[in-house]
Order: sequence, then C-alpha cells, then structure tokens
Amino acid sequence: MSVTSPRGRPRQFDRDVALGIAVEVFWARGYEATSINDLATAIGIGVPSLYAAFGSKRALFEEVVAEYTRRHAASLQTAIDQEPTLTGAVRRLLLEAAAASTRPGLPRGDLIVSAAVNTTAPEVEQLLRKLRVDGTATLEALIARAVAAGELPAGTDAHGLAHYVSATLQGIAQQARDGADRATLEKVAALAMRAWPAGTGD
Amino acid sequence: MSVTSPRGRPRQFDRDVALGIAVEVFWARGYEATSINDLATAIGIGVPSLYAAFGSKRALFEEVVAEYTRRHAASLQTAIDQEPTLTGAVRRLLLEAAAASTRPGLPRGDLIVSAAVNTTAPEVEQLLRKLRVDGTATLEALIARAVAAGELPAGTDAHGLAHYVSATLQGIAQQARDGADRATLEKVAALAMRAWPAGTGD
DNA sequence: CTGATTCTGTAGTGGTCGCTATATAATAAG
DNA sequence: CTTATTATATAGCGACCACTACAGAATCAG
Repeated sequence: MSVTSPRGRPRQFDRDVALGIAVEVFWARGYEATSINDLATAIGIGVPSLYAAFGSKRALFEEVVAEYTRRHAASLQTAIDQEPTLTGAVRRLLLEAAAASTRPGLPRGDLIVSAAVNTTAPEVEQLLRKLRVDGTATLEALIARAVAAGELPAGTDAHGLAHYVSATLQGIAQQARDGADRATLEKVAALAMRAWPAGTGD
Repeated sequence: MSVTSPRGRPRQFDRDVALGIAVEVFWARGYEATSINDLATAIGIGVPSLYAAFGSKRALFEEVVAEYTRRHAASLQTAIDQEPTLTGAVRRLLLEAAAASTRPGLPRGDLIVSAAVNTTAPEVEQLLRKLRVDGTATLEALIARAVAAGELPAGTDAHGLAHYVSATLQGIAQQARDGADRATLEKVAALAMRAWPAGTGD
C-alpha cells in the first residue's frame, strides 16, 4: 500500500542511484567543472529527465552534499558517540579522513573541502564554506567542554586547537588529491596528534 | 641606451603592472573563474592588447604563477638560507604562511594551493599540483639530511613528517580563505610545531 | 476505448567562454 | 612626405554553458 503507482508515465531510472552517481561525479570533478550534460551522460538519462527529477544544478548539488555527508564523510558526531574521550574521537576523525580520502574506487579527497573552491557561483562556495566553518566551531565547543570537564589541561586554547585540527583534516584531503597514499596520510594523522594537549595518546 | 624605442605604435600600458594585477585577480578568483574579459577590465586594456602582450590565458597564468612565487609566496629556500636550523626554517615557513595568507589588501590564502583546484583545464591543475608535490619532496629531502646530520632524531620519518608539514601549510591557506584571522593561524602554526621531532622549539 | 497525467527525446533558447580577423591609430625609419 | 611596424578598438567566430518548449510515449482512472 505504501508504494502506490503514481499516475502518468513512470520514471525510467532510479532516483537514488542517479543521486549516487551525481555524488561521485561532483566529488571527482567539482561543482563548476561538472556540466549538466556530464551528469546526464554518467547517469544514462536525458537532460530534461535530470531537470524533472532534481530541479536545477544547484538543487541537485545541495542534495549531493547531503547524500555525500551521509554516505562518505567521516563524521565528528559518530566519532564522539563511539569514542569515550574527545582525544580518541579526534584521533579517529583524523585517521578516518586519511582512509576516506584514499578509498580505492572512489574519488580522492573530500567533496566538502574541494568541490567548490573557486567558482563563479558564490552561493555554492558559501554552502560548503559554512559546513567547514560550522565543523570547526563544533569542534571548538567540544574542546572547550573537554577542558571544563578536566579531560584536557586547563589553559588549552580551544579556538586555536580546533582550527589546527580542521587545518590538518583539510590538509589531509588536499594531499590525497595530490596523490598521497593512505599509509602516508595515516602517518600525518598520527603526527598531528602529537600536538594534541594530552600528548600522543589517550 | 638600454631603453631604445621599438618601432611601431608603443604599448599604452605597463606590462609588469598588468602582470601584477593579473596575479591578484587570479589569486582572488582562481584560474577558471577568471575570464579574459575580467583581466582586461581589471588592467584597463582591451582584450586583443592582453593577447598581444601575454599570448593566451594559459601562458599568462604561467607567468602569473612565477610572479606570484617571486612576490608573495613564503619561500622554503629563503627560510633555509636565513635560519641556522631546519627546525627554525620550518617554524618560520609556517608562521610566514599564516601571515602571507591573511595580508590586508591582498587576496586570502595561497594561489598555488587554491587557484586551480577543480578545473576543466587539467594541465593548469597539474602545473600547480607539481609545485605542491615538488615542495613536499624538497622538504622531505631536507628533513632526511637533517636526520643524517644529527639535527633531528634518528628514526624520524622524513616522508611522513614532510607530508605533515605540507598538509598543515595547505590547511592554513584554506582556513585563511574561510575567514580565519592571522592570530588564529599563527596559533595553528605554533601548535603544528609541537609535532615536530625536536618538540616545541629549536 | 477516452482523457488526464507524467516522463522522455529532439531541438532548441540566450548567454558566456577563449580567441581572433580586420581596420585604424601611433610610432620609427628613410 | 611615404613606408614599415606595432598596438589598439570593434565586432564577431565556434564551442560550450544551464536550461526549456514542445511533441510524443507510457502509464493511470474511468
């Protein structure tokens, strides 16, 4: 009963599959360098079908960003939920970024970091920038809380430390785009943890 | 005598000034988002004059990259030449990246890092990628030499450490583009040095 | 069946891109 | 002056961009 046939000619492709393909194309080539024609060809449909299903390039990209986050992004929230300490969560976040940025069969790097760096569409650039800045702010709040809770030393600079971790995460994604392999980036992640207040570990 | 008038109608603009303007426009907007028309307008000349002086968009961009490096880039070589230790040179490099990425009146971030991230011109992307990768390789060689010379501990992973420093440099540039101020990025640079083998200092 | 509805393929729209043909303006050489 | 040479401005080239008008195809309800 939940799947009642809608009226009219049925769509000849799976919208979710199409969205997944769009994620990979945008991830690999970026927002501006990906044309509607590229997407339609990769999905295997005509251009008007793509517009009927997703509205516009911008709207599709917004769906792509959400879907990418769901499927592929190393999540700060997941790390927090599953690690007992913030120190462990951050180390895990860095290691997962190294792995996720070099997954065989998937584009390298991070869509949020590199898909809209220098575009003629400022709103798209701003969309990803906001996600990055919000992530840093969330991290800063978590660090401040950990300091207050005594997990991290009093006097820890939450603002600087959050920006340091974000910079390292983005640097790892960039290095992956430039060809660094997973082992190298995991070393980068491990090295980065040496600057963490508690030292090298938990 | 060195400045003899060439034959024909003289050029009505200063080529070096024009190049400097092109550096700032490409630095601010990136390779692909900057049109020939944008450049000609910013310089204050017509499009054919720009082509007569610089050949093509690609050729102009190559000159821009060289000029940018000369005028604005924090130089590893300069840091090496002026600092007695590699440790000091790297710290200086990181701090100068923080400053150079947030200079008032100039575009934020680093042209080499962000001007050609996702383009339809693979050769341009490759040009900047090569500069980044070569920089990392140079750093790795310097670290290996410092280990051999006893400045850094035996067993130091030159490959991982070089990629860590490069990742941090690129992360600093990205954060600057996202709005981080100089003081914050200098804290990031200082934090990054805590992962350096010799500890926090020189 | 008819009629309403929705999707799909063809074939465009106007706009911008990098680049250039052409004519004219400005200089030096003779 | 004339002639050669170089720079400039106008105007436009073909290619691609995001996007869509329109007609036909495929499904529904009745």
